[in-house]
Amino acid sequence: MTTLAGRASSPTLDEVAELAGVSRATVSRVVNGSPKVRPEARRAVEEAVARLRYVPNPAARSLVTRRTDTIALVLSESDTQVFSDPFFARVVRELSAALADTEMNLVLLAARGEREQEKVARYVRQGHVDGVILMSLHSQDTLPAVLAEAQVPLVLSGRPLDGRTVCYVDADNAGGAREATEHLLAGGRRRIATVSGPQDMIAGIDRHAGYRAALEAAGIAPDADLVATGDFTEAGGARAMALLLERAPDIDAVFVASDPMAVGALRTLRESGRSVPGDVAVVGFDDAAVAATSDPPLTTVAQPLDEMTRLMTDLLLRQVEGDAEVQARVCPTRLVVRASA
Amino acid sequence: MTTLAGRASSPTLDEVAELAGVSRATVSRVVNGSPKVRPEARRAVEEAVARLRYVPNPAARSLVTRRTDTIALVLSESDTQVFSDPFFARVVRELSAALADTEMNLVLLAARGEREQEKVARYVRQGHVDGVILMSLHSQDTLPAVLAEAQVPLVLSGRPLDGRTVCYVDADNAGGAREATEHLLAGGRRRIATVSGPQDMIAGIDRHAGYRAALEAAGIAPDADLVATGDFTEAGGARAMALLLERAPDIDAVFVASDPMAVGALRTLRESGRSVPGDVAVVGFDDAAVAATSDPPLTTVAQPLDEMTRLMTDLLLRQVEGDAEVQARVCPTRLVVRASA
DNA sequence: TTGAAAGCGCTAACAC
DNA sequence: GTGTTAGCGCTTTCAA
Repeated sequence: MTTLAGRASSPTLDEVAELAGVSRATVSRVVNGSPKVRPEARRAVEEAVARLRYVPNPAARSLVTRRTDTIALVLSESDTQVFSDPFFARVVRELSAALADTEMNLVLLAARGEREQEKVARYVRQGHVDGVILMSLHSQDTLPAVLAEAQVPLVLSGRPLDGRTVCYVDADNAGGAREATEHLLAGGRRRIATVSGPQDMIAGIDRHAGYRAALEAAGIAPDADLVATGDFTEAGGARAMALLLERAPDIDAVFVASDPMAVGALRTLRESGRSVPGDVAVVGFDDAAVAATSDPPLTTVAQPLDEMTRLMTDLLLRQVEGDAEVQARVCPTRLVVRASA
Repeated sequence: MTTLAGRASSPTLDEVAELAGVSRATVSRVVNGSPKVRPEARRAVEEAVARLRYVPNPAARSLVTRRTDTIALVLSESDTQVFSDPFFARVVRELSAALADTEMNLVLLAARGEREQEKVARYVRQGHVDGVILMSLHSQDTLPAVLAEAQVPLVLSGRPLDGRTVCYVDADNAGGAREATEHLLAGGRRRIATVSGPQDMIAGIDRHAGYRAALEAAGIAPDADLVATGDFTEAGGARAMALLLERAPDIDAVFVASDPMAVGALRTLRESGRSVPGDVAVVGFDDAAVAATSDPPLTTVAQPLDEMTRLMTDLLLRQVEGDAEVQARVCPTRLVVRASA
């Protein structure tokens, strides 16, 4: 009588309960995996659920539980085409993997430009998700502050540029870059150029700092001719490398500050017919595209991206569970030397 | 008394109502922009909302409205690294833009592999979103069928491979490819090679069909040596082009079936030192990376991606509004010749 | 134009 | 182990 034929009005707990001959509460227990249900009752409920194709209504559920079982990965950028960066593809993959056998769902929110960032902020503040992993790319981004102030469980991917005390996970980019550069120095090189990353992104800044620190420790004065900056993309790396070859023909070795830039830089090197006596050293997330390149000898220092994403989800879920202690902890991660030419 | 100090328990409609000295219903009307509210009352409510930093609880709201004001873009892939394809970046951008001044939110759901696809299917079936735009990439994908059967408002990006009668939006890939090839034929070319796309993806299939149709219409017999298949990536395009140059040194002109492949193919061409007498013609989404290339002469045939995404959102929102008529409509879109060398 | 009241579908005490 | 009951915060008739 009450069924609107045709309409896809999905069945409720009560209907399942009636069909199974038990109460709403028992159905709820079965659906939520409570152990305190008699096997027979459980079976009856399960059968009714299957027959009715019952699916719990998440709105009703989260109205009372105050949870959504969903976290968001927010990609906040001002305008650039960062979405097609292979690094993000990897992060998404690793995050999905980390949540695979959890009840947690992952949604991606793209926030490019001010309007979209506001929309995303509203979405999050409304409580659509239990927590946020935020990749904020440039220093001018306001989303980290907005979300932090909104008291949403939050983990930043990458150290915040403004020293804010929020939870974050980052690789030891400076240490890794230094390590890579030291490797080149150990090979006897002195004219070590660098394809650096953008200096308004923390990874770019830190990696460049590591490069400089290694040189300084070796008593080598910085030389502006040996520094070219790319935007972390393949094309940017190619352009930067071309610039370096033109400006400083006596380059000894090269330190490149990201995988895609390395792909571009190595290609420029090959195409130019030139070569450098030493290796090319790369710090990045260990993209297959770089690992596949073997033409010029290559040293890579890789972020443990799987560990990092696992750490991020751990920290976020702990906050979601109400563990406020974790709120202000910082969680650096060491880089790992992967291969050496 | 009832306020848990410390806890960020957000204010409710009742609290706003009390502070504003009106009833819950009036607050609701103001929040939802109903015109039937006296200006004074409205002002009082707005002030209270601001003071309390009130944000409506979406769970409570959608429990009664049966809407979530959110749609999902689902990226369904078996395993490949499609997430870093610049094409998706563009689609996401255009979709966000299309929804920018709507109340609708957009979330991205990554479904790679069977387990994630099931998780996404459950998420959608539970009613977390009002509708889905689905990019299903390969023919084996089961998600289109699952979601279609779940009665969720659905628009497919790209014609379904199995002729299912679901709503979709696609470009006229066959027509565009044919047009591009005919352009090469009109230039007097007869040995026209092709860097084709994967033959388990509808865009790959259709574009290849268009190429073949053009040749056939010109009375040219197909030659397997002139066909190399890539995976729609830059690297794949480069490899395919190398293969073509090796197998058929007498190539006249080349038709490439996607932008990233064109970037790769053109690079291979340049690096090889070889050139083809005619142009390279590309059909794709008009990536800036291709448009920027001017070394070998280039003809591009582009999908109107902004129109297509707008059409997708229109069709989806119409379904969400309950316009069932649209359910089975198919919505082809013509390709547009952009430039000619 | 406004308020009172009924529920949306679910979970979680609490009593049995 | 199971059922009863009381809300979660909101929208929406229906009267006033």
